[in-house]
Amino acid sequence: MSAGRTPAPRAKSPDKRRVILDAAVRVFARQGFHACRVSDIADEAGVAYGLVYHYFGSKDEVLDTLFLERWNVMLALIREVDAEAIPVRDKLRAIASFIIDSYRHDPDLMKVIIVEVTRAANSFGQTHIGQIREAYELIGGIVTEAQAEGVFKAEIEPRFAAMAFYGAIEQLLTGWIFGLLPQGEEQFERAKWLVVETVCGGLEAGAGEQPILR
Amino acid sequence: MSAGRTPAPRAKSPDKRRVILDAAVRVFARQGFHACRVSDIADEAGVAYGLVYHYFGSKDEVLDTLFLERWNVMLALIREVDAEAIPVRDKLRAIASFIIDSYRHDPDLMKVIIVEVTRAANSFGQTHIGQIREAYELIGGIVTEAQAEGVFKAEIEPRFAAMAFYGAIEQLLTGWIFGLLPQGEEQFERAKWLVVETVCGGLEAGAGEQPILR
DNA sequence: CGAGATAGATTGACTGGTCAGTCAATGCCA
DNA sequence: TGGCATTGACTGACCAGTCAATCTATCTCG
Repeated sequence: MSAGRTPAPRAKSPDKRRVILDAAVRVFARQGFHACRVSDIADEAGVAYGLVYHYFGSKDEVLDTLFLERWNVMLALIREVDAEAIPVRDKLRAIASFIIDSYRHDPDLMKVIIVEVTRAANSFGQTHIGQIREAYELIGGIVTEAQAEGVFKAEIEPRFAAMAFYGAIEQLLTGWIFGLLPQGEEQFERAKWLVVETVCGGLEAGAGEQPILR
Repeated sequence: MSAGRTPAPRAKSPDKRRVILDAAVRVFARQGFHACRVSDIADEAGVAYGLVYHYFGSKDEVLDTLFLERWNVMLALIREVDAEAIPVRDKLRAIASFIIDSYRHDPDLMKVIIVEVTRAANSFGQTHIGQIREAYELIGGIVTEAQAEGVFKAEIEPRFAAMAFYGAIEQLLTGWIFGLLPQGEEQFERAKWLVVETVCGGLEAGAGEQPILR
């Protein structure tokens, strides 16, 4: 629960707390939270075992910190996007882009967040259920709005649509994480396009191509 | 137990093995695989600790068995559906229905399969990657086929579409598992419809309503 | 029919190893 | 010199898996 100590600009070596967090990402991604030992994190970070406990109250707290750090950035992004006066498609594209870019930028961190938190119904998922729900609700809100404007079909429950949208994205990341889908700059861009296109326009070939632009 | 004498009392005992597996589903769903003890399974099943090891080589093997039992049924269903000469939408609907009905029939088992295997990139997911991939590939095949027939847009990579489709379904189950979405007969039926409608037809309101019957 | 034999089913105490978390000692900078 | 940073050996708890003993249902054969 520590509000996080203010990182005093100790002239010394780089912020050890940060070093530990970054090392933890690598270790958690490589071995999984349960399968790794706190000593693995310390070794990876090049610090003594005890230092991990100087900065964090427990092994759990390390993961909690990693998750919240990133998830809050995403929530802020979604809120920001939501507030803009742009077409729904663009909003959803922005969200999909953010998540996919997050993976592109730091696949290990996203792997950890998804595998150990977002989908861990019995451990951290339960702990952070509030934050997770928040994201779904924000997306659901975007869908609701689009329905009110007549851009999206009214008969689809927004919460369900939000889950389907988010689930599709997470599953793409999962495909990359599991090595089931090819990765690469081009693939990531295609994926952004695909997920928005599929969810918004559907897989079916229109009788005529979409007259609706954007 | 029920009847004392059974028609063909094979040297095998009543189904203690089954009793253990069913108990394990409940325990894994309630506490999670890592957080539960083998003794919890034995207690839940009402048998001695050692009996679990009489029927299974390890704690892992219990989960492996549960996963494979169910996953193979699903793979068989998908193959069967794939072989039928029906519209793609019906094929996808059949698959979505099967998965959702599986959850409706035994939510604990589906929770365990999804949370502990299908999404566990560092443990069981890796072990069963072959089986998991098989499902995605079969679905991808259905998409490819539909594209060849001109029913689905050709520009969407089938494997990506398959992941998005499957991911959407799994996320709905996740929503139920986490208690984020309302459950109930009606909800399950709506979900089946929604996921197929969304993925096939998209969220956008068509210029004209779907000529394709649902 | 029944004593003894056989084999699988069942029991639960016990062991060996693992690890998260503690803490007293030491290092380092202002 | 005071105080935070850092170290790493140590401990207490926990638990998967083992195993020798016991139980139970058949089967064998006199």
